[in-house]
Amino acid sequence: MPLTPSPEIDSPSARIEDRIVYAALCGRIAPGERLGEKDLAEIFGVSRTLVREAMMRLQARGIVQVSSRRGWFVIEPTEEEARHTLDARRALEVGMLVTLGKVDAPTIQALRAHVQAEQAAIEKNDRAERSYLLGHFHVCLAEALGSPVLAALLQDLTTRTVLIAALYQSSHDACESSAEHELIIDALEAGDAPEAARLMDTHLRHVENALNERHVLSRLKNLKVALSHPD
Amino acid sequence: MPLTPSPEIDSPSARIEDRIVYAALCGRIAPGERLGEKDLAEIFGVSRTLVREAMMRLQARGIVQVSSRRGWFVIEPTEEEARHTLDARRALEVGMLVTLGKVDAPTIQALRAHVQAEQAAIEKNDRAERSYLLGHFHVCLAEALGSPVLAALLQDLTTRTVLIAALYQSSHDACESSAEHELIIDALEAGDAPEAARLMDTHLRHVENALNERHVLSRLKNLKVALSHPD
DNA sequence: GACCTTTTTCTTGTATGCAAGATTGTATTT
DNA sequence: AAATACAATCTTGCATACAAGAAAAAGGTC
Repeated sequence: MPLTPSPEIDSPSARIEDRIVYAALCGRIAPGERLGEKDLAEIFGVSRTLVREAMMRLQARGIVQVSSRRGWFVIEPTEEEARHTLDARRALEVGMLVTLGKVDAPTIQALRAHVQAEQAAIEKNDRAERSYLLGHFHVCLAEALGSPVLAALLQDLTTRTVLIAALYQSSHDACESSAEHELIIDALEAGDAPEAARLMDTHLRHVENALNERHVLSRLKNLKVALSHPD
Repeated sequence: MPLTPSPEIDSPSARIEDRIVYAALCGRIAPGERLGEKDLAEIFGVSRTLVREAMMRLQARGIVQVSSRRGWFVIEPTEEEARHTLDARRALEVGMLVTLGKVDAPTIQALRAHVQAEQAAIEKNDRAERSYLLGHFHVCLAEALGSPVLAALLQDLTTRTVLIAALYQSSHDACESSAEHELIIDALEAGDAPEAARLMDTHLRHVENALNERHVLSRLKNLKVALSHPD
């Protein structure tokens, strides 16, 4: 299941970059997780130089951050940052449906196939595949609308959203998400772009609201809670 | 006139990164321009390592690209890529006005001050300042709407737009642009977000249409034209 | 003089070495 | 025993050296 390829995909450091994004998208890398240069260098069989190149790009994409001489870490957004990210996604995705919401029949079919794959992954209870496909749907949608630029931006924003959902233990149901994806496709097929945009707005607000319900579980608070009752 | 700061602004490579973006935004760096690692290292008084770090991030931001063992170059978008970039901006900026188009009075004042600065630069015929301010308005707008995430995305997209305008010798008038910025602020002040969005759509279409009128002046064709009549 | 070959030069690609600082573990002191 | 000072370790930060390849220059051949 290939990602939208990075520039210079054949370059070794681009491979590292892609692998990390993919792992995050699959929920196999948690927010706050440490990504040591040395460890990654060993894993990928290269020197720290190439790992660093990948990290610099991932930093520019807002997926990792560095703490001076302490290490590289997967972002761990605050509640405010999480909200800003989701607001940005809403603006971007609603805007793209409103301004270029026309897709031809074969593309609709491709999107439907994607949603079917989502539901198959849900059925099989394949968490990684499910997480990846649910996020990647939005990238596919941007591509379907003919915008590789938006697709690239959404790749980063959805990755961050997956991390946010992990951090805030979003209760948003996968099944519901997939159903909402399907409704958006229906609206697009009917040629009703404004309705598709409205559905997307609702869809993303659902994710955002899931943040409201369960409270912040930052790394520290999580530890605090875990140790509160020695029992 | 500070840019929206990069993460770890104090890091030397971030400074290089900012300087290059700023220069591009001012029109002092042309599309297709070569950015040699050695040259930059000398200019900034550091080793190639730090220059490379900056380039990796700029690559991820879609502002430079590398040609294997040939060099780093400022992007030189094709007409299709230019259109995709402007489409993305339209989606993003229309979306942001529609979904979060509320600003308070002091913020309106700050935006008006920005437009005044634009007009002062136009008056003084200060091309660099004018180019920078006209582009940066959109970043400020995103910030005014309370979205640092969108502001960061727009920083990159506007930089690319400036490069596109340079490449295609966009005839879009600076004066007209600034006037359109003012109209958008008016609509926001009146609390009419949909109207602001409509005006933004028109504004960006104007830029895009300027691409239509004058034909592509790619580096090669430009040379061809320049050499056509030996006289 | 034009064309092909070879060599030189110049560019990025990658690994490595060492420096600087943060953290953790240990000993020392009170 | 608790607190503090010290040392060892582990991390990134940055520069440098060399390898690999592309482009340009030089040389040779017809």
